[in-house]
Amino acid sequence: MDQQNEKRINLDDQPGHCIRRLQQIAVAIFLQETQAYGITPVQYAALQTIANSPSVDQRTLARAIGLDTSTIAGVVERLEMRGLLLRKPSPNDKRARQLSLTKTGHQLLAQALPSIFRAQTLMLEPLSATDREVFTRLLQTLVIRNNSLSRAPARADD
Amino acid sequence: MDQQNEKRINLDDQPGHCIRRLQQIAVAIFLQETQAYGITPVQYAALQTIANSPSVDQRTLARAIGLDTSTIAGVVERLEMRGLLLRKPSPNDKRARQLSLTKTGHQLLAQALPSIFRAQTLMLEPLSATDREVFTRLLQTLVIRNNSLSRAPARADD
DNA sequence: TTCAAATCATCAGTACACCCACTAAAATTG
DNA sequence: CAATTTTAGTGGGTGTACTGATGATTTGAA
Repeated sequence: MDQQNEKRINLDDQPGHCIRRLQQIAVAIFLQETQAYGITPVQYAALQTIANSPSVDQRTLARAIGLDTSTIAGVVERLEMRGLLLRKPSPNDKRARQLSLTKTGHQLLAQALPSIFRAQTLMLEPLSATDREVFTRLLQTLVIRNNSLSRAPARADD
Repeated sequence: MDQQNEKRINLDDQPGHCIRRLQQIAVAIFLQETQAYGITPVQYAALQTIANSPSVDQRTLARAIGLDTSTIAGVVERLEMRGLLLRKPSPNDKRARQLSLTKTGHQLLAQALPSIFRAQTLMLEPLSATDREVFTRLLQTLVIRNNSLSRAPARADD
């Protein structure tokens, strides 16, 4: 009765829905390419960030990859349990923990990198070379300009 | 010692990382705009799909929005508990449950739609009108062409 | 300098999002 | 038409990702 009052809206035309789908696809490709190493996209982001700036604390790490501190706690805990990173108390600040990669962590990151780069390439494969550049540029613009609207805005190592 | 062997890789240059960040942002904007209605992007996708094709079963719904059947179970359960949808046994197939929106469900969807459309607009706001169209087109291309690589590929109402 | 505010981290609660294993029912095949 | 296979749904386990509350420490301002 009220059925025909509703316009038939196609989800595939809504950017929000497409972004969610693309994220699912990106994760699937990442996991497929890196399955030999058993890491997730977020775990990789954490490992890479710690490799870039050893002795970071969890809060700074969280901000660098755009996560809140509750989420990073779990990520770090799993990586620590696997022996990929160390969490030692900061000498300056008794609240903070300094994060650094173990030898195993460094090795795993180095070994996984080619697969990770291959995953990045695969995600954009359906586009032409020009379109890949355009898409990447627009994607970065959206992330940077919308960053403050995120619930856990990313921040530089402040 | 092996520190300098590692190139300092910037996550922000990797599409996978940017896609994850954009998804976080898209969710944040959606929740912010629709907070009066208390629905999530996935819940909206479910409600809209059921409105479009009443009496769908859970599996078809899951495929339509690109989710696993385990995931849709939780989504549907929460919507049912809130009285937004009905789950009644199919007369043809004793395994399946037919989903349909309640009156409240129809009303909530109708009321929330303006906020949802506003959220979609806000996500792309940083781009020029031309860039918005380009981005949307490339986004759809990536989702469609990569669909099979997804762990829960979307399918038409087959 | 003491006391309030900000900061680092954790925990409980909610919601996706997947996999695998399982039950029950339906469809297919020999 | 009986045996196999496929399909619909659930439940357990893992991993993001958020909010809001709490505890411990540090910092800053009266």
